[in-house]
Amino acid sequence: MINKESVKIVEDTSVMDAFSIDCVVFGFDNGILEVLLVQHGEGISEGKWALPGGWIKKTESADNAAHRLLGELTGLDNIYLEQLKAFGEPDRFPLRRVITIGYYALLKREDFNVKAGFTASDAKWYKINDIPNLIYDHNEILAFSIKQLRNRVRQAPVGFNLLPEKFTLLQLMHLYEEILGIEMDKSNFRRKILHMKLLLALNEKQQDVSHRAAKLYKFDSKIYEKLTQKGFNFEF
Amino acid sequence: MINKESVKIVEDTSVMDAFSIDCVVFGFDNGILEVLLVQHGEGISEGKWALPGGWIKKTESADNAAHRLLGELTGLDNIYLEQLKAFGEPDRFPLRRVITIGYYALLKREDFNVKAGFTASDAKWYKINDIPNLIYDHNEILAFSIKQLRNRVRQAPVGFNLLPEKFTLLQLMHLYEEILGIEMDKSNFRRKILHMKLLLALNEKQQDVSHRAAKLYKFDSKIYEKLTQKGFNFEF
DNA sequence: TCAAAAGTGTTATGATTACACCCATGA
DNA sequence: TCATGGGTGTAATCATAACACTTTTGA
Repeated sequence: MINKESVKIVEDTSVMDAFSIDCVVFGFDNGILEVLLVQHGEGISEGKWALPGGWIKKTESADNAAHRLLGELTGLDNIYLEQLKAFGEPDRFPLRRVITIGYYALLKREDFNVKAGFTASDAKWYKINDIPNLIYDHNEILAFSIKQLRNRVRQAPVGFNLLPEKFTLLQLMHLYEEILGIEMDKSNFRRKILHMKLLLALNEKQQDVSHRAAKLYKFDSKIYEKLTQKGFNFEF
Repeated sequence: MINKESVKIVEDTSVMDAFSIDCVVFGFDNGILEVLLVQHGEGISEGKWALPGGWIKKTESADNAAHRLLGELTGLDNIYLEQLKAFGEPDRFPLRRVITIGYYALLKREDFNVKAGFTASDAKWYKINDIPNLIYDHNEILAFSIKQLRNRVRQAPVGFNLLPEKFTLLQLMHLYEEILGIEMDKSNFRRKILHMKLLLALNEKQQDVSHRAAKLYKFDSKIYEKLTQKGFNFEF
């Protein structure tokens, strides 16, 4: 009883509806860690807030799908992205069985402000401690992503993806404080981070600040490569 | 052109063929870290070695599917299991698009030897450094699982799942040495692990060893709970 | 001259490393 | 008695935490 038509339907359905991507996009602005949420415009969850996401195309990998979807949302194409895991509760999606692959992304707010804005008209940044009720299991995915970010940030210098190219040591410290939810000692942080020799000191200072201008640093990925080879960690 | 029949096919196909589970099962025997592989008995990859796995049923979560599949293979129902991530390259599976969710499991070899054996007739333990070519992307999944295990073992006491209930400090140290691929100092390991107060010293000693019998310890999960609350780590 | 952040220095404490050494036991 | 692993002790070094303090700069 299977004709060509039904076989075609089989393929489309299994590809288009069965796997989805959901993405937790982190940004860091004014010392605050935020997440980019979108408002659902159609269907049963109209008006509710959700993680940005979409369907995986038949010919693309999950990673590529996540990059594509984020590109469509933000206009950026070199976003730092890592898979969290698959979320596969049978009833997580009300209409049918959909397994979603969660990702988290780290982006520089300055880049986002330049590139997006008009494309992402239904998107809004929410403070990490001020997240509304999200559709489906998106609150769970978000909670998992924060746990994961806290872990990763202490093992590898992924946090740099949230900062501008050039940053001060105090900005970096505030980033760690905000992500990990702890307070740090300026002097000790300085000694520790400089001792790692992961930062490139620039011959530049902050401009237009109403206090003593701080030296600017830059994250040197070549130095990082060398350090990851022989293993290191970022405990604070 | 869609009749009932084709809709039914749609559902079955999307559920039964689209998501799979693959599991890296670790065991620790005689100081050697091993992985349980199975031989494919049918289809195009007959005779080749593979990670144990299978399909997710429509009504079960991914985690449950992994537990069920491992139960069928080993006869054990309380195996320590963690999801690795989803593997979603479009061409990873030759016949059609299948996204697999990778898991890793840690089990006590003594339990396995008692319970399995006859059910797992096509299964074989392979040393970590002696893995054959596996089907599809299973070598990649395996490599990822080892990376993940090395990470996890330094953050949480998951390694205990590979040891017998009662173990000596040296056995525990050898487990870490084998997983992390490093050499450790007996005396320093002792001080460090005992200082964590994670182990319960038993009033028992090894039996039937041809050297001075060592004190046996046991991992106390109640103490672990307390420690995870306030955060700790296992760096060596 | 004051606030605000940049940046330096100091000291006590504890962890880590690299050892040397003695102990108990079965073969 | 010897090999094998069990178990203790120690001294040098290094990292960390908690401070106090000085510097620079715009408002």
